[in-house]
Amino acid sequence: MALVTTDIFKTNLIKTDKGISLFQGLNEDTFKGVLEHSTLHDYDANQTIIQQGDTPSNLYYIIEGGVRTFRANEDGDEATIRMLSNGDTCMEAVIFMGIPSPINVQSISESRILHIPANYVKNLTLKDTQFANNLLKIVTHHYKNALQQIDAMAIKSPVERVGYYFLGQHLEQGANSMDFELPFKKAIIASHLGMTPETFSRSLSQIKKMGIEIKSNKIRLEDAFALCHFCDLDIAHQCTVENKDDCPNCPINESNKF
Amino acid sequence: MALVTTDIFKTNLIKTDKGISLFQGLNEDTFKGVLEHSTLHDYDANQTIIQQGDTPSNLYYIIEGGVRTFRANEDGDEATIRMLSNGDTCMEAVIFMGIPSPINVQSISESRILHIPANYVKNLTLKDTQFANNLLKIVTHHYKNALQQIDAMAIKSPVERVGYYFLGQHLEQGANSMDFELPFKKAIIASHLGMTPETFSRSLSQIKKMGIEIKSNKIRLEDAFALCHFCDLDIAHQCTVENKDDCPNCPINESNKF
DNA sequence: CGGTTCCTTGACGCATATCAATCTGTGTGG
DNA sequence: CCACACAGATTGATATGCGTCAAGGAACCG
Repeated sequence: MALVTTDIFKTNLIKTDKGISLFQGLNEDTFKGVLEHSTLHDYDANQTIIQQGDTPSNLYYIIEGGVRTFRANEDGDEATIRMLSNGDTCMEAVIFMGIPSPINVQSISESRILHIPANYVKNLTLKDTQFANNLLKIVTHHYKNALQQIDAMAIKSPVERVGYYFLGQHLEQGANSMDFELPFKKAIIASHLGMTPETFSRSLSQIKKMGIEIKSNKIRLEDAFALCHFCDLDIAHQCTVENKDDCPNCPINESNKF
Repeated sequence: MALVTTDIFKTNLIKTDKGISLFQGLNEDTFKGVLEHSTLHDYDANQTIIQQGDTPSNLYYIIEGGVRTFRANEDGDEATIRMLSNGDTCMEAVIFMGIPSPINVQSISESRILHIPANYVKNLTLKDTQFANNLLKIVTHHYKNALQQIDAMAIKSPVERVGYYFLGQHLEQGANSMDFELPFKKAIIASHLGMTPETFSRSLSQIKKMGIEIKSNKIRLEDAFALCHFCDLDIAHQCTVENKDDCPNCPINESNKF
């Protein structure tokens, strides 16, 4: 546990949960109030932070490190829901469910995490509409991702799921670069995509044949539209590739309709 | 389209979205304001209300009828996300995503639906913390269901998914009755559970061997704990069976640990 | 009745999980 | 600097569970 100051956020506040910040638009005093009631904790890799069934007593803000949320059954099978890194938050939704945590939270690398007490968050939500609206945006964002995960597992093949994930990473890491990296271990990504590491690996071999170079966790596209075959309306909307109109597969490009 | 009065809600306000109401705790004037800005619409069965890619312009409140939300791909494959009936709402989350709708909404029977303009909802959320908190509760509730759906498809067998769904329905329709009904057509439930109607049907044959009678859409349990084998921590928490402590499988019953 | 929609049952093939072996990279200690 | 250990990733062989396709039955409604 360590002293919490606003300094910690000097860098992190810029990139928070893919553009959506818990603290966005809050006045200075409110923000300081949050920090004063929070505590900082360090975790080793592979530590359990929250177990299914635990009472959710904090909202977690990842200052630095890697964390995943997942569900497990008695047999030890696991379904990875989210993988988080710097600036992401978790348990924001669970706090408002009013039930024991339906998910596990586990560090996947050394991590420094801010614990914000759940009660403080709930009270603030009742007093501060800006904060309530920030939470609403974050939760709906997670919900959207959950919907995509559901439809991926229900109606997409493993190769399509991997391609879709790649496309998302590609856009997130800079749509105009031909290179991006896998930010997590392959086995964890595989679990997130609802397949075994073996199937993930075999899907990679397929993808390689489609103009995509894969060396360890480094991916290089041989041409700008190599992944566009995996695009859908959701992701097309967030696509920021410069010459988007030339895309042969873009679902929002009129010329590709029907 | 028809005149909207508070009369419509005299009955419905009691049962709204499984205990969580959009209008809960709102003062009379706010509630009336919502209704004054809303319009009432009637739909036949199998009409499209919203398509993937549409701009979400309303929040929908099901006065009467049945509706489903689902995602589809170009090939016509579908993943059913939610099935709604009287008192349920949809698009509450999508409105706050700030993107084209990631889901389709379709009536599955004749329905009367209240359209509440998205802009009005968004403005109200910024002015009224009670309303914002109601929305937050509803969205987190949907998110929880989405998480369960993900883990069901990732780590449960078809039979387990059906059993889990049955258990949920059993509790929802009165935990102390031995009888309950399937509130939707089997093909739709199958899609919601990520399987084909054929597999759903074969799963039913399995379930019948486990002390559960199935006649058309009527289910009868031969003993009170027949479905407990499918229980988990999530659902155990909402279990209201009288002699719960006697349950041989209850995961929150200490004697069953390990 | 006859027609339609929904559900069930059967036969079959394929895709993905499983199990097992090998390979690759990385860090550690001699 | 090499040898070794270990984790992660890949590859291969096999089996099986679910989807697919096709036919038959059941319930509902005119």
